[in-house]
Amino acid sequence: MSARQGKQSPPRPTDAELEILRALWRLGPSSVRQVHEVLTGGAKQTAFNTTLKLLQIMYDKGLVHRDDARRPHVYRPAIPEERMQQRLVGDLLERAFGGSARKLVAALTAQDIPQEERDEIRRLLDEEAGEDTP
Amino acid sequence: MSARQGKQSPPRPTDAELEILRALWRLGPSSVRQVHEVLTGGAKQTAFNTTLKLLQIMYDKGLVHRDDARRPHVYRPAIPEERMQQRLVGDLLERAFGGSARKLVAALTAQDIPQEERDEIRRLLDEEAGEDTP
DNA sequence: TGGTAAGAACGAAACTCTTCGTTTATTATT
DNA sequence: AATAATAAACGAAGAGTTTCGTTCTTACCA
Repeated sequence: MSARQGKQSPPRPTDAELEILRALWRLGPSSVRQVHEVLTGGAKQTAFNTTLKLLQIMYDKGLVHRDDARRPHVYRPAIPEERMQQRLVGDLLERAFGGSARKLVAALTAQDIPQEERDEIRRLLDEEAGEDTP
Repeated sequence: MSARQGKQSPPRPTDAELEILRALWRLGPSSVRQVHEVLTGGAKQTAFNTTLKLLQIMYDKGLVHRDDARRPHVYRPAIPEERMQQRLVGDLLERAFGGSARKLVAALTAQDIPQEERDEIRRLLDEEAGEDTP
């Protein structure tokens, strides 16, 4: 039997778990095999059982939901991608930047980001600012 | 004897390690005791030996440097705060956002950030954009 | 319906992380 | 110099992560 997963706030996913979540967000509800195929499509080279075990652990943690009525069990993310991304950013914001969003953006702009995307981001922030002051 | 630490690129610090690094960036070169005092000043309640062990491991990993000529050994961060922050953001950018800085900013603006800081960030980006096109 | 193939569960190995007790070494004090 | 105090090293326990081989279950089909 598996441990409980009654948490309404699943924990931060590990690196391997996040990779699986990303596959699930992209694919939608999927079997272990489908997820595994996608993962091994990249550089990863792991056994089917590894993906299965990870998903079982993630289920225990509440990171994914599972439909075990269907025969190849169908897994799906417990929370949408955007919400998890917000959680991860908020987490890093506290852990590494002491809550300073300004410093985080400074660290972000130091990355190699195409000019077009930089413009998009500026536009995005300007629009958001405009909404607040009608 | 300790393991090698000949890496010119230390690995991503764990949560506990990052907390220690933050103390070191703030304090500058410090003894284990100084770091420990700062850590236990907060909610953390750990033994001196725990901090010592962490720092020894971080030394092995190349996350900190050490002056063991001085008697209470003096530790200091191996790389400056800003550079580590850039690394961590770049890492999250890839792992959670597939490299999309736009989505990362979207996730960031969903956080609870004071209006004043939002303005600062917008200004910061606008200035940066101005520099690129003189 | 009995055999086979696919999937799920189990268990464990190897590793990392965090913790701290115990032991050894070094410095300071009488 | 002897003793006390402080620091460093050692080692190990307990939890968590990632890996996969082995076994059990279920569905399919000839």
